[in-house]
Amino acid sequence: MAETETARQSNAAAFDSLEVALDRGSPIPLYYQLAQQLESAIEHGALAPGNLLGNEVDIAARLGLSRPTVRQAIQSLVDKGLLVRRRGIGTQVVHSQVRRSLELSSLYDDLAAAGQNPATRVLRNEIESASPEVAAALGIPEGRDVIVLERLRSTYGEPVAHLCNYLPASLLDLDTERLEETGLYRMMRAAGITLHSAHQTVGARCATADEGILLDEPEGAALLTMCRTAYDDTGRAVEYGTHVYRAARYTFDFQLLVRP
Amino acid sequence: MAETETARQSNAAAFDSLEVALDRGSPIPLYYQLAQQLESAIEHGALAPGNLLGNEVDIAARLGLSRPTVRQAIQSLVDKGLLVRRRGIGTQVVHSQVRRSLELSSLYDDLAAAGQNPATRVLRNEIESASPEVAAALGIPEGRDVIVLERLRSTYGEPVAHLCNYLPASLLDLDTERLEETGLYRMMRAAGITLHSAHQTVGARCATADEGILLDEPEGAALLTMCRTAYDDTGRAVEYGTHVYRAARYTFDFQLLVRP
DNA sequence: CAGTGGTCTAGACCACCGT
DNA sequence: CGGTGGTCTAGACCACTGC
Repeated sequence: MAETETARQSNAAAFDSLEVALDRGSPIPLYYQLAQQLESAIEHGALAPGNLLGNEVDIAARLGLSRPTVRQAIQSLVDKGLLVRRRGIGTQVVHSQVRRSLELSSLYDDLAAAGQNPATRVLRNEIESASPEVAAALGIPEGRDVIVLERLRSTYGEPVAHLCNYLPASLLDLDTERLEETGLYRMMRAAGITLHSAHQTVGARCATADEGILLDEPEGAALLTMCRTAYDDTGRAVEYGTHVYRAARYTFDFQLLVRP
Repeated sequence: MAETETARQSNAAAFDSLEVALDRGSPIPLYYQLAQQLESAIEHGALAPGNLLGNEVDIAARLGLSRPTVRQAIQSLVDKGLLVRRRGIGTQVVHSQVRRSLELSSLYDDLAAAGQNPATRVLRNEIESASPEVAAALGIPEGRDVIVLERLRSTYGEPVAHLCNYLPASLLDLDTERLEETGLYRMMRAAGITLHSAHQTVGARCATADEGILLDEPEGAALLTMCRTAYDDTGRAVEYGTHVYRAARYTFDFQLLVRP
């Protein structure tokens, strides 16, 4: 009995002793401030896996917030997979392993994944008429001008991937120099293009002779391929790309959350 | 001016003429009923891409709901990528292409993707001591009993993938016959295990001689590999698997949503 | 300026869980 | 049974957009 008491106390204390500082003058929404502080508490271990959070009504009262606001904060962490709610039980911090790279595989993966020492060489940056394949992927008329971008990405001086991308020429100007320093998506974002969604297909095949030379692999080596179309806020296709990765130096790594 | 009027009308009419039937007696939440009917209206084309939804206050009034309830319904569709909200503008249906297989790549992919005519042959279904690799992946002590499952999945009589899975032996019993008829995840779900998240790594490599025989590919052919650990509600690892796919017959296909 | 979504409040009742 | 999250209401003010 005493043990149960202690256990429960340690659970409750975990959150009770947590100091949450809300700034009502800040333009940052209250629910977001709370969510951020909870998240960092979980990351720093102040809230340990399995800990109960205490009921929402109490939290709201303690912080001087309404219950819906507290719920909104908690819900955002549930959506991220950090918390689990159970009816009649309470809200718990999810156990250990799950929360490493919890972000869903993002469009910036290429950059982040190679983020140790990435370098890009632009092999080609021209305007061309859209081929049938490209026109279909981008949903534009055949023959329309598109930017054709061909890049070789390396880390530590060793080639990792060959990237070939197509963008409607009307969208933006691509400066080759800046492209070698930053990623394509960063430049698109800077140009006011807000990405909304993308469709990807990942497969494998053997290297052709040319690819072998470019990527420093023997002909017939296994390569990882990725084909992607990215869409705008409004649903317009804004980018189509076919990427080829050296299997020995690259893998796709991602986290899946099961929708309840 | 008249044209503007017509355009606005056609946008507004799209939703206004939509019949939404809410059943307050149903155990299904009102926001969920509304979300479902909006979603099917979008799928059936009753709500066309780019259509404005009309403001939330009006919708709430027309349906006899409160605004937060309507917001909850709309928000769930925004999260799915079907709708886009813009401050000061309104809520729009996302343009065309984006909404085909909008569900995020799920754990049931193997089954669904091969869902045309899938067959499974169980090559092995035994209990074994966990190897260091398996123990580390599942977060259990080395030597603990685990179920080792080896399966060959085919479609139309042709092999597609070789699946090797490990599960803590304490979790459930796996009947070989049922495994040949249904998927592993379905059986786990039926046993009361609720999946929460998973971590996957996708790569490529060349086939070994043994794999070539099993999968009916020449030695050295490109294969797609996938390595996955799946976690419980509580964060316990409940499954670890290494899968090998014939590159010519399988690709990973998924949709990404960019978090705002 | 008027209209939109974004945020927030202070209540309420219900369904589910453990005891 | 009491406690929990799940849902719902009827307001309110603000920030941003377009005119």
